[in-house]
Amino acid sequence: MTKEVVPDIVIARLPRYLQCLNLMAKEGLHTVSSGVLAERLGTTAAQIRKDLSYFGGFGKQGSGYPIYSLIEALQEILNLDRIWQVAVVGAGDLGRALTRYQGFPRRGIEIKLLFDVDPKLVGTKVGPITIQHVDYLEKEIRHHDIKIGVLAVPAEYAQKIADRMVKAGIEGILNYAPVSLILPETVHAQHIDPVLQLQTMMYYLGED
Amino acid sequence: MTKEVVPDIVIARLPRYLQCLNLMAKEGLHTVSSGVLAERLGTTAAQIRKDLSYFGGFGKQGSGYPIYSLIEALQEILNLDRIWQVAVVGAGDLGRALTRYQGFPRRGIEIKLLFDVDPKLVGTKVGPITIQHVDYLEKEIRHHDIKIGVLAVPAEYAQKIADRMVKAGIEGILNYAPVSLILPETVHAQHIDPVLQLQTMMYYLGED
DNA sequence: TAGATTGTTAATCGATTAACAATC
DNA sequence: TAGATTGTTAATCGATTAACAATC
Repeated sequence: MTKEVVPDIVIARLPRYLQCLNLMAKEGLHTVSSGVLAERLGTTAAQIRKDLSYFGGFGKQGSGYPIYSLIEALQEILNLDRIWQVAVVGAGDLGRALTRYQGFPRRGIEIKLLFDVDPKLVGTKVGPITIQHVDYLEKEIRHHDIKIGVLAVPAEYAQKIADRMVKAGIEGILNYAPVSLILPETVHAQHIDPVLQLQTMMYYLGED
Repeated sequence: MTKEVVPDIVIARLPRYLQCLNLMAKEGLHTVSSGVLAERLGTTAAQIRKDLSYFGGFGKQGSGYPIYSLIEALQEILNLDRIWQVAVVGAGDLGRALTRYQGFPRRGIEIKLLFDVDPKLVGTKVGPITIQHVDYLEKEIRHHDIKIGVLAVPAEYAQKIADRMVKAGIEGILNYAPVSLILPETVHAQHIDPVLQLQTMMYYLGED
């Protein structure tokens, strides 16, 4: 029983499919074909059918995919059928904006811990969360058994904090700091850097 | 004279090379081999050499790449040898955090305009920028000849604002709203959605 | 039934990797 | 010179697309 491996790039597309399907459900649709879904997502019907087929046959010939049950299937595949708790390190503008971001609780993500080094910030609240000193990072992450960390610290501290997160049991890191982290292969990392994305665009906007 | 097309994915990697090279320059290094650079970036030497070779031969056999001149070359390739002005729409937590973000001016990105619909916000300042009413979006973008827009509005308004940006002459959009935008092929878009990135991770973290 | 659309296979396309002659 | 490392070509690998039988 050799389980076929699903390419990373396929996994990365599933949340987008899910997002679009949720929107369509909200619009009152019940069924969608791969062609219509593809158009809304700016991709191709063949790709959507191929991607979904890694996990099973969710559609019906002639009519397409039932939106509700496909949403449920994708949520289960992505392990979204539960609440994930997250620890944020860095309570500057960005860390605070993330902690307040409504899109997280709405989609099953709960920011449970928020850390900073600045004694002026420690003890103050961001929404319902009290900022704790970063010295307690390991203890608190272990105590709450948190698996996902968000790095919102300056570049020069990012690697150190990431190392500490990993030692504390973190298995996934969302990195907002403008540096490439060196991490064990067992840890899953995602990098968000608006500057890198803008610089990519600037290449194409050059002909002015 | 058929100019070879450089794959998008190569372009997307160049800013990361540049970021790493800048860090190395700061550390006092003068020269770096593709192998060392690859290790720092978590990629392979062959890929770095191949990527750079699309644009010319920047290295020297035996010693590697001179860091300074490679930085300069990459900056020129990516059109970073000038200041890019940007308009941000949406002055909520996120829009304000982006407007204050130090990483932008440091790397040649100047947030010039900031818009919102909320009359309580219009007229107030975020750093040196005064929030303007979104009604003036077209007029101001045209007046300053701005080519890059950042979307930091709720999902339901994102497509409409994007359409207005495009009509006003915007050619690149950095989209923080959790929706897939439908845009003309001439417009370059980048999507930042932390929820989608976290959901991708959750697939791999599932075995708990 | 006839039309539509899936799931899947095979063909194509493109990107990554390996290997090595050239050369600093 | 000998060792190191580039730039490039060819081989490999993987992902996308096209096509179509199956079937709702």
